[in-house]
Amino acid sequence: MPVPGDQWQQGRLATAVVVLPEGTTPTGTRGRVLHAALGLFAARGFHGTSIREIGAAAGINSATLYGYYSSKELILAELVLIGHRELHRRLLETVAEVADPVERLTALVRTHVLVHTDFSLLSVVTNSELHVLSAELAAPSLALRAASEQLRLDALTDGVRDGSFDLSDVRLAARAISGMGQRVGNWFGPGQDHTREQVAEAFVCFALRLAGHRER
Amino acid sequence: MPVPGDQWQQGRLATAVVVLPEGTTPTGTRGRVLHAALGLFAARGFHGTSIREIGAAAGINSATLYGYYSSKELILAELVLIGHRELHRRLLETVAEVADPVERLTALVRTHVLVHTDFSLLSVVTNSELHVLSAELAAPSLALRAASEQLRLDALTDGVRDGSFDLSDVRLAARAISGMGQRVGNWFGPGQDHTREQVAEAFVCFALRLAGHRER
DNA sequence: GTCTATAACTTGATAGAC
DNA sequence: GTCTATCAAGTTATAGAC
Repeated sequence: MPVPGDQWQQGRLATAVVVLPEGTTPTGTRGRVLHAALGLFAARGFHGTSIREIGAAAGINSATLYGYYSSKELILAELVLIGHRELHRRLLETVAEVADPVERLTALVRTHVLVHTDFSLLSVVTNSELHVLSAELAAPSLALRAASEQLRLDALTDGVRDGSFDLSDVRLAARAISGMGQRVGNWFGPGQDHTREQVAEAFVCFALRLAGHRER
Repeated sequence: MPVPGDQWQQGRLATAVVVLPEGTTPTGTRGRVLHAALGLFAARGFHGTSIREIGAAAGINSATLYGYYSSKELILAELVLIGHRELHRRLLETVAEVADPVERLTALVRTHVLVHTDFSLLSVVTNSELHVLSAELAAPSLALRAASEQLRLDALTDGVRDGSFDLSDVRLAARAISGMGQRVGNWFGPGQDHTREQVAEAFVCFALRLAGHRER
C-alpha cells in the first residue's frame, strides 16, 4: 500500500514520486485515498483503474472508499481540480505586480515548468484525464485552465506592444509554449539527469527566444 | 455508424475528421473497424471504449470483430503502429539527402506539425494510449519513436557544431520542440481559424528561434 | 469507520447456427 | 462472414453487521 512519497513507476510515465500540494489537500485517510488514486490514475488512467485497486493502494476496503467519496469520478474530479488550482494559484502569485512583460513571461514559464516537475503525476492526470469528467465537474477546471492561458497571452501581447517580443500570432506562440511545458510531466522524474531548475531555466530561455525577445 | 471521413467530436479533442494514412491501412470491413476504433479511442480512451461500441460504430456485431482482430488490444496496437510508422516514414522522407542542419530542422518540424494536423485523432491515440499496450506490442512503436527523436537530435547537434544553432543542451531543446508539436493534435481541427500551413510555418519559426538559429 | 456480502450491470471473448 | 446466445470475470456501488 503506497503512501505519499512512495516511488511509482508504470506505463506512461517516468519514475515519479506520489505527491500532492500541501495545505489545500485532504489529510488522514481521505488524503491516502487521494494519493493512491493519483498514482494509479497517472499510470493506468481513470478507466484502467478499479475502485478495488484504489482501496487496496490506500490500505482500506473498496467499500470504505464510499465513506470519503461517493463515486470514483469524484475522486478524479478532486485531483483534477487540485492540479488546476495549484497551477493557477502559483502562476498568479509569480506574476503579481510584475509589470514588465519579459519578466512576466519568464516567471510564467519558470513556474509552469516547476509545477510540472514537482507534481509530475498530478500534471499527467490533470492534463490527460480531464476529458473523462462530466461537463459539470470539468467546468471549474476548464475555467482555471483558460485563466492560466490568458496570463500567457497577456504577457505575450503586452510584450509585442512595447517591442520586447516579435510575434505575428501570439495565440500560436502561447500554445507552443504551454505545449512544451505540459509534456514535462511525462518524462521528468528522479531518474532524470537534469534538475528541476535546469529544466526550468532552459525552458525559460526557449520561450523567450520563441517569442522573439530582444532588448529594447 | 461513422465511416472514414466523418466528423467526430468528444471529450478530449477538438472536432476532427476520422482519417488514417492511405496505402498502408487496411480497407473493407477491417478498415471500417480500424476507423471506428480510432474515433472512439481518441475520444474516450482505450479502457473507456467497449468492444460493443467499436462494433456498432463499424456497423457490425461485436462478435464479428473477432474475425478481424483477435483482441481489443490488437486493434489499438495496429493503430499505434500505423501512427508511429507514418510519422517516422514522413520524417525520414523530408530529411532524405538534406545536408544543411537548418533545412533539416525546418523540414522535421514542418512535417511533424503537418502529420499532427492531418491525422490529429491518430496522433492523440498514438501519443496517449501507447502506454496501455503490453511491452511486446509497444516495442516496435517505441523503437520508431526513438528513431524519430534521433532525427531531431542529429539536426540540432549538427547545427550546433557548424554554428547555425546556439544551444547548451540539445536534448532539452529536442524535447521542447517535440512537445510543442505533439500537443497540436489535441487542439487542431476543422473549427480552427488557422490553416495547417499557418500552424506549420509558425512552429518552424518557433523551433528555429528556440534553437538559437543565426545566419552563419 | 471499517468490514463482508452482494446486487445490478458491463466487460472481453467464445461457441455454434445460418 | 455475420449473427444470436452465452460465459466467466470484472465493474461500480450499496446494505447491513460489527
